[in-house]
Amino acid sequence: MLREDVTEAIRAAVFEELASVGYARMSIEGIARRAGVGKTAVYRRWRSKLHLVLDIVSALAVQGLPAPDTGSLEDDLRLLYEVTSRALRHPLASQILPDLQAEAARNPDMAEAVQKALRDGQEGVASKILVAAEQRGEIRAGHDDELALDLISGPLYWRSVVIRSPKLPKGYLGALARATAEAIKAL
Amino acid sequence: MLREDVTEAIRAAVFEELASVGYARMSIEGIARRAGVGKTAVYRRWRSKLHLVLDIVSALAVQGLPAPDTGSLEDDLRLLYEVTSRALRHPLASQILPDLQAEAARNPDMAEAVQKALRDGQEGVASKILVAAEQRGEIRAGHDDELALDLISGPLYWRSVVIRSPKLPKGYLGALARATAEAIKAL
DNA sequence: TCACGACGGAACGGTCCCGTCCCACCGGAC
DNA sequence: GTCCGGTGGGACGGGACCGTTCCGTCGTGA
Repeated sequence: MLREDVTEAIRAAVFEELASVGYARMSIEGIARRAGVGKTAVYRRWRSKLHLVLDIVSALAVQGLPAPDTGSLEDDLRLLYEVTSRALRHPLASQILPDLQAEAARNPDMAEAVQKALRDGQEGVASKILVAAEQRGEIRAGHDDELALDLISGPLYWRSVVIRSPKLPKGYLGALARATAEAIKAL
Repeated sequence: MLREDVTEAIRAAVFEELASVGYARMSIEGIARRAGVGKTAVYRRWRSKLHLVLDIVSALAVQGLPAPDTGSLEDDLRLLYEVTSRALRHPLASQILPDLQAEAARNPDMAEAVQKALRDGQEGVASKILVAAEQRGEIRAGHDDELALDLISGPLYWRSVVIRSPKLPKGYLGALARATAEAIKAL
């Protein structure tokens, strides 16, 4: 019964509001205003701001990304970094991510949704890359998998989101992939 | 003329408010309430919430931490990680950090203050460790220093703040230091 | 002893948002 | 052609803060 175009307009407005003012400052009124929609239309679909955002974040998690499989750990990492780096360059992502993360530090439901989204995205791909390298015998089995995941995901996130470096120097991703592959092989 | 104990009570209240509700939701009224102080006392010292928080964050940046100097890159990193890890275990830090970071994504002044605090803290120590290792000939000169800094700081931040792992398995920091040292030597 | 200034507290008008309710409208199903 | 339900819009009482202003109190330095 609910009109799908209205629903979609609301979803889009949430993304924009999230990016421009953040979760805490975001209001239902503001979302409806930006979507060109009555508050009623929003409340008819979601009970609260939290439900609304949780629903959207959870929807993001569903998209299972294909893992690269070049036959070499370093090249797999390189490809992963290029995809991730391009995603993080979007202002939408780099504004929203730390915001959701800050909210997750306070709200267990939000934390669960964000972690699930991470696991299905970045961490999932990284994990597949690791398993492939292990089967290939390129890295040792039995090491701390979580540590390896941290080594893979940490540096680029730190650089892009924490340090907030506007753009990466040429050759950065390649050098990062090489260094990370070395680190994991040394585990 | 302003009473120092009142000023200190306000500063402490800001930390607590920041940790419990976050920057965006934090209000001057709430701070004054928690500090057991009139709003007047706050406005007499700072013009706005932003000035207040910027002042406090900037004050944090001043504390120059001593860099470890064991004569080995891996051991230096290990010590750095132990200090950092202990700091991040404090709920205060791990709640406030992502929050300030999210705010920094929207406010250039906040971004500058946070980056300065980082540079004077974590990044500063890491940088000194790198220079020492370079002089020792343990790592090559002329590589991308910023990449090395990302390799050092990224993984532990990712694990502690993003993944929000409650506690690290035994031996994690040691293995991380070893792997990171390998990665940097491979640059 | 006295004056000054910072203090906590309370109130001000104003703004924004909450969640609910009611309205007139309109498009699709029957 | 007539309903019916979602729609945008607007109004609602209530609540939280804003930043300012005014109190009466209290400590301190002259």
